[in-house]
Amino acid sequence: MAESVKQSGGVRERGTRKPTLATVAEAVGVSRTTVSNAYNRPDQLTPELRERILATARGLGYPGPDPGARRLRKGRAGAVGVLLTERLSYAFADSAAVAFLEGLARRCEDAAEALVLIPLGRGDEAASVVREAFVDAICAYSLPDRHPAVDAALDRRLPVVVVDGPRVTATTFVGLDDREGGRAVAEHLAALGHERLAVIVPTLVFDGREGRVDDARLSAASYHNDRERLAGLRQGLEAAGIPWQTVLIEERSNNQEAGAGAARSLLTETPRPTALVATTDQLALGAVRGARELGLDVPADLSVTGFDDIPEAARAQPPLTTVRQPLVGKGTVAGDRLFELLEGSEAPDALLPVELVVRDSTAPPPASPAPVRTDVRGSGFLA
Amino acid sequence: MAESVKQSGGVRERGTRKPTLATVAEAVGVSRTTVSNAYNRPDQLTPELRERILATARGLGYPGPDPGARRLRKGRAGAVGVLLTERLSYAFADSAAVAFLEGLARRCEDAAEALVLIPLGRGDEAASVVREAFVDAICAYSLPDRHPAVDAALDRRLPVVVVDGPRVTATTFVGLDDREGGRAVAEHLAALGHERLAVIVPTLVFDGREGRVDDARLSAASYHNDRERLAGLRQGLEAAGIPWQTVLIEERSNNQEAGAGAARSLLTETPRPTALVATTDQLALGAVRGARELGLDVPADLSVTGFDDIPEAARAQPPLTTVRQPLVGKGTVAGDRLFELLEGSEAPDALLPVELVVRDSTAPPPASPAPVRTDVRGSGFLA
DNA sequence: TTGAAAGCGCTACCAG
DNA sequence: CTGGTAGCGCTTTCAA
Repeated sequence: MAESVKQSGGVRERGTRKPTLATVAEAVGVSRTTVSNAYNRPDQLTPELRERILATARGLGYPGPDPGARRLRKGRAGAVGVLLTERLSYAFADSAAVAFLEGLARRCEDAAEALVLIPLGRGDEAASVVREAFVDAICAYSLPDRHPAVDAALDRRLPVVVVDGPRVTATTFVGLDDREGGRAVAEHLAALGHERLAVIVPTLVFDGREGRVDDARLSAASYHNDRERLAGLRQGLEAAGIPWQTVLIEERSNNQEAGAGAARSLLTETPRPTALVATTDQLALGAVRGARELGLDVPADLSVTGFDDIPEAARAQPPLTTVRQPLVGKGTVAGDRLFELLEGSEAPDALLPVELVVRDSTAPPPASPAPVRTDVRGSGFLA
Repeated sequence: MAESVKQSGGVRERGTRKPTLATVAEAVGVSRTTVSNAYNRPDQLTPELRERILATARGLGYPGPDPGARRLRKGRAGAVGVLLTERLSYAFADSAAVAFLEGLARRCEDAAEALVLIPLGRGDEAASVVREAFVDAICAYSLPDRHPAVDAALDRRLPVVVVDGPRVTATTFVGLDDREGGRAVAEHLAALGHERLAVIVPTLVFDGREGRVDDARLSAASYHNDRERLAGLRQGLEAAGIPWQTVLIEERSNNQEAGAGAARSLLTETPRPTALVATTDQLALGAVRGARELGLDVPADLSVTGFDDIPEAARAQPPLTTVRQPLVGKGTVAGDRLFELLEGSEAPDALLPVELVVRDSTAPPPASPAPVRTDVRGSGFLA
């Protein structure tokens, strides 16, 4: 082993082509098949011959069968692809996506398949990169409706598992009972006595707009699970006698700073909401900070709820009331489905359960609303 | 697009083989070359012909050139592989690894190359999976010395970038000035007046042993950066007149619970250490909790330091004094080197700077040591 | 502008 | 146990 390491750092012998199975076969004086067998079916030849072949191969600097060629021949890539957000790198900054990957990776290890992270460029690129990815199946994670990458995968006749969205026929769907989650939040807040609520949602439509959301925009939302969460929320609220029209909705990028900004905007409305429902924990965590900047105490002056139960939610101050979803579990189930599809067995859709986790960020509304500090802007946010 | 989606969900026409370039060529009545050109070199044929070819292909359900075949022909995989820990899924539970991946992913997107996560089984498997991975280059992240996967990659003559360790000739190294980091911690603590220190290190050798570490074990440590951090610490301590022999070292798995256990063990020694140096933030965060369980206040009764500056370090209570390393930056630099290697240009080693970040987990040692509660065990840890 | 020929490097099959 | 043959599906000369 040590020699080959040194070798590979050295100069490749001038003029010599990269050795292949044929090179080795010729050197040993056997056929290509036999050399192939030496690597892949040791029981098909005598140990001596095998050893002789392997030794010659080593001497020639033959690195073993070329994976590309073998895979072409076998018709299997030995890898599954995963489609994340537009910018692959964003996914790693998102706890929920990372947890999902952890689960998916677990199944890939079990199956000894590699996991290919496919970077999705914007627009047409997105489809072409999927067309060129060397994978046996595709897992699409939380993509907006009508994303061309999903169609591209389907065009290639690859088995596709869609997680969270979009819902597309001819794919296996793995998602959550988002609607139930929304409903649970509504019931919890209504039971505490809240009547004036506001909602913070992540980017609904990719047109760069942020701010207040009306019904039209809501129904044009690109993400399946956003629509579901909101629909559940509305159902629950209306069941409790709180008209949906009284609920303000603010749309922001899905990060904490944006969540804080949304809170600042919503909390200066009159009458001020007594509860902020964020449909992601990131936004909720930011909202708590935003409220604090305005001098409001959570939960005494304001209740805040999240969605997802990312690890940070439990550790936050105060610990966040949120809707737990099986983050890692979603990944393992997606992996299960992927490999079922690959084996040709049934891969039914999976709707994973959610659960309201009541922590300390929610409480009954204050008897009389606290005043809001007006001397703060977002500046000190990261301190 | 819509039709093809429906199609692919339907039954594949019985007996019909999967269409290839040749199928389409025959149907249109042109050569395979021309069909290939229709996809890859639109300028090589008339728009009309191209459109006719593409239309026929669509009609036949031809999904475009097969990536596997194209790649074999071109000799490029269009992907770089990354080797993480034994269990791929563990990596996603480790903030430092995730941040590294974020950086690496960023460069892969820029280059429009896929990122292949290669699951490393134990033992021989580790090498074989590397031998079979279809990638153009390999990035090995924080692997122990003499890991067979690195040799396997080198045997395949793939360009290799090693991050953190092991240091192997014929590879490009991207790492940190770990030694300087260790030294900085030592100086900081010595300057505060600490004299009795203990150290908590992650798994040094994979033999399942935990607990007190002697010099022999220390020098047998498998990870390059652990050795460096400790060497720097020793240097700094000795320069401050604190003999290395007085320093207790405890080895544990790299997670918070284990860190708490290490702290419980170390803090019941007599004389009790006034400062705990952990060589990872995970261990340090756990150590703080462990100390607290014993009724000790950090930093009043005990100082604790970490290493890495993962995001949680700043958010912890108290915020952790630690050595910051450019987590994401390490990933982008590794990516830069990888693509430089792929282009055949120079890819020099990179030693990234570290920086001591003093927060609130360190303070001068207490005038008189507080008593330790003896009625607690690790049970309530996760509460 | 188009096409025929020649592989990329490998493994499945079947005969010996 | 060994070897010849026949591709996997594509792209790249080079000639027409």
